[in-house]
Parts: sequence; structure tokens; C-alpha cells
Amino acid sequence: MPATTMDQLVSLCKRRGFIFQNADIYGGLQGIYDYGPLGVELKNNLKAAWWRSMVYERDDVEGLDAAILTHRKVLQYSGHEATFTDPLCDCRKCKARMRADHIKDGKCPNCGSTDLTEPRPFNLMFKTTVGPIDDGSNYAYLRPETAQAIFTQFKNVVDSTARKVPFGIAQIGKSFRNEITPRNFVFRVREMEQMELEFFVKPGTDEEWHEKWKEARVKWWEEQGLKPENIHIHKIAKEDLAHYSKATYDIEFKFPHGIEELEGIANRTDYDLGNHTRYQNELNLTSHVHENKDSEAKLAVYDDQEKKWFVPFVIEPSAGVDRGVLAVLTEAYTEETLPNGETRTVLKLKKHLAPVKVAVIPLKRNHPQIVELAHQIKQDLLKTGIGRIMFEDSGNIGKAYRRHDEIGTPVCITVDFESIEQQPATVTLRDRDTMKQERIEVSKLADYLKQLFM
RNA sequence: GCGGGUGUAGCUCAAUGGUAGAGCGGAAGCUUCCCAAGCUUAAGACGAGGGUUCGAUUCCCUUCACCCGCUCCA
Repeated sequence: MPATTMDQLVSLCKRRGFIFQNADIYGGLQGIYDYGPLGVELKNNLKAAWWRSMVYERDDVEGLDAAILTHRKVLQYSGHEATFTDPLCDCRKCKARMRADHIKDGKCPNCGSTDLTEPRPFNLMFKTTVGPIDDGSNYAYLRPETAQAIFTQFKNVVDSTARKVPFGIAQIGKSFRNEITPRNFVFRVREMEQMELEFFVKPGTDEEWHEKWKEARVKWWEEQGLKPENIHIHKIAKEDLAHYSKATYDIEFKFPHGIEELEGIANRTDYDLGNHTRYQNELNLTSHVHENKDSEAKLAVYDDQEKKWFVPFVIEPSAGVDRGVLAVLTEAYTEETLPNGETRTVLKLKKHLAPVKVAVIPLKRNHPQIVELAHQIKQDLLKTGIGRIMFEDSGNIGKAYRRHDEIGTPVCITVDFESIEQQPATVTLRDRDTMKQERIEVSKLADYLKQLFM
């Protein structure tokens, strides 16, 4: 089977209502996309799976949903404001970062090396005015990552939950980056959604936890349907690390446009909590932090055994929701040739991700009794709580099946003449992947589906 | 941001300096209708703006978006 192309996915996404270009009718906004009727279901399902695995199934993680608008100081002390606003070059030799216009003759002013990166414009943060007066002084940022609020709320979460290290705080939400080149559909976008966990550990145990989280996250992506052979682990070279990171693993996936990052798992050390802390000198920080007289907090925990305060290290598994959706779609997209030569497009999504769980189809759409029974079955099955169940009466039965193959509906239920003529009433269940059918009593449907989907 | 390419209906494509045609899809209806069947009916497009021209979807300019490289990292 040929690899899925981006064009195939873009076309399917638009045709079936997964993802649309934002402001389409006005020409579109670069790097901004909207999720349509099926896209929102798929995305919600993916986020729910993450939340369940991160928060519900663990005993050491709490959730958070912080604001998008972000206090300037937060991003000043996080290091974002300094590194995200001007065209900058990095020296690969001494790791200094400098403004492009401070470089003379292509040499690093720090060490003289000529091994510099290309100038990169770092005006990556969106600003907006807060309050009615727009004189440029009252502004806030749209957060460039969800992580910072987890750090700034660290103490509130600890105080309100009595959590002890090791523990984590999970958050799903929108982030904004004014990317230079949005590209490759929803892979690189300016408004994105992240699923981030900041996991706080005792210094010294950080490397061990880093490994654990790497394994756990790969396993999770496999549970979302990504094939192991399409997943790669990439350890970031030291000279390429982000300003806050001691070590980073990328979980990469074979997207239609190439093998690229799906999730990053960084060891952020004590950099962030340290930077947002006022009394830094008392804490034996390992990171190089900026003096902070604006913060009122000591973002540290007390070690009862050693009788001293310490700043936890942070392991951060940070995944892109939009990239996740793209990856899952890429993997699920399948074109099969049927015996009669027809091509069948099937989205072989994992059941828990499928936007529509079950389609209920009347075999004949203008037969009142059949239609009524189909409606009734749909309403009854809704009570199972397995997710979206659709009443489907467009076209003929073959078209309905193909339509639901293409959007990944795992099960189609068809109400036919036998359903209304014989007792006990039965319907047919059709499996998306095998196209095989079986008859089942209507009274047993709910239990059957609950078992299948839960 | 730089270089290259693309832009015709929801999707895939066609034609043309004289204002557009198809397949599929979508809508309504008929058909005891189980894998894109058949029949009937109606709907639907030249990305946007400007210029040249008697006349532009076609030529030119600008712009917007997408794709491919450089870049990148959720």
C-alpha cells in the first residue's frame, strides 16, 4: 500500500468535515485551522484518552486549566521574552545566543567562532492589550506554551492538594506561536493545542524519571493506533537543546511530509521553578537563573528527612494535540481494493478515537416502520454513553457503509425487513475493518456495544 | 523571511481573449434497497483586488492561501 499523502488527508478532512482552513471565505489565515463536526469529536477523544491516562489512571498527577492570557513577568522570567522577540543567532561552539545585528564579520562576539546558526526571528509571541486603554503599555501575551502556568501555580496546587514529590500537574490547552513558516497542514500552526505534563521529582532521580516517561509516552501513542515502526525516538544533541533543557527526547512519527516530532520529553531541571522564585540563593539551584525580585514565592518543597528546602526537577512530556490528530489520521487512512476492483477508503481509527461510534441505518429510508425502529434504537443506544451515535439515512445502504468507512465508524447497525417482521427483533451489525455482518437481537445491542467500546 | 510551484463547483479534473463542462459527492423524490446500483428533479465554481482590452477565468501587477526547498520543533 502506498504511503498516505498529505493531499489525501487534506482532501478527506475537508470533504468529510474534520478540518477546515480558518476564515476560508475571506481567503484564510496562514497557519490557522478549524476543526469541523468530525474533527472536534476526534480531537476531543484524543484529549480524553490523554487525560484519562495522565490523570485518572495515575495516583500522582493533578489537573489544571489555566488562562491563556499571560502576565508579562511570567514570560520574562521564563526566558521567553528575551529569546522570543528579536532575530537571534546561536553560536554552536560556546552556545551563546546573540542578536543578529550584534554580530560583526560573521564572528561570535563571545568566542570568535564562525559556526553560527542562521539569524532566526524570534518574535514568536502574540501580544494583546488588556483593559480599555491601548497605549502599548497594558499588554499581556498569549501563552507560547501551557507549561508556565503550571510552574506559577505550583505552590497553589501543592498547598491545596497536599501533594508530595514526585507528582505531576497535567494541562491541555491552546498555545500560540507566531511561527515564521506555518507549514504542512496542522503540523506547524500558529494556534495550537498542547497536552503537557510537568512532573516534579527529587533532583538526582530526574534521569531515571526521564527514561520512565519516555517509555510510558511511546506506549501511549501506540495505544492510540500508531505503529511502532512509524515511531522513532530521537535524543536531541546538546548543542540543539532548548534554553531550559538539560536533555530532551523527541518522539517522532512518520508523517506524510517526513519523520518529525510528535512529542518532546524534556528534562527542564530546576530552571523554571528556580527562575520564578524570589529567594534563589537559599536553594542550591543547579540552573543558571535570573535574579527575581518580582516574584513573591518560593517555589520549593521541604524535605522532611534532610530538613531542608529543595527545588524539584521537572520532567516534561509535551505533546501537540493537532499533531496527534494528524498522526492518528495518517496511520488510520487506508485504501483497499475490493474484489470487484472498487477502491474502498477506510479510516482504521482505534474505536475510542472514532468520531462516530455507531451508525444506525434504516435499510429503506421511506419505510415508516423501519425508519421508526432505527430512530428508536439510536435513542436507546445513546444511553450507553459510548459516544456519538448517528442516525444515517442518506443514500442507499452501500453508500451509507462507504461513508462510514471513510470517517472511521467502527460499527454500522442496519434495520431491515426482518427487524420489523420477526420477533424477537434483530438487526445486523457490520464491522468496519472486515465488512462482515452478524445478526443480533435488539435487546442485546446495548450490552454488546458497551463491552465493545468501554 | 528568501527561492520555486499552484489556485476553475464540497472533492478530482476539463475547456476557452467573447463570461465555463464532466465524474464523484451533497439535497429532494421513486424503487422489499445489504456494500459508492438505477431513474427523476433542482442546486453549485473561475481565491481576492487592480490594470491592459470593445470584452479577461485566460495576459500583466498586487495581495491572500496552499504545496516544495532553506528553516523548524508541540
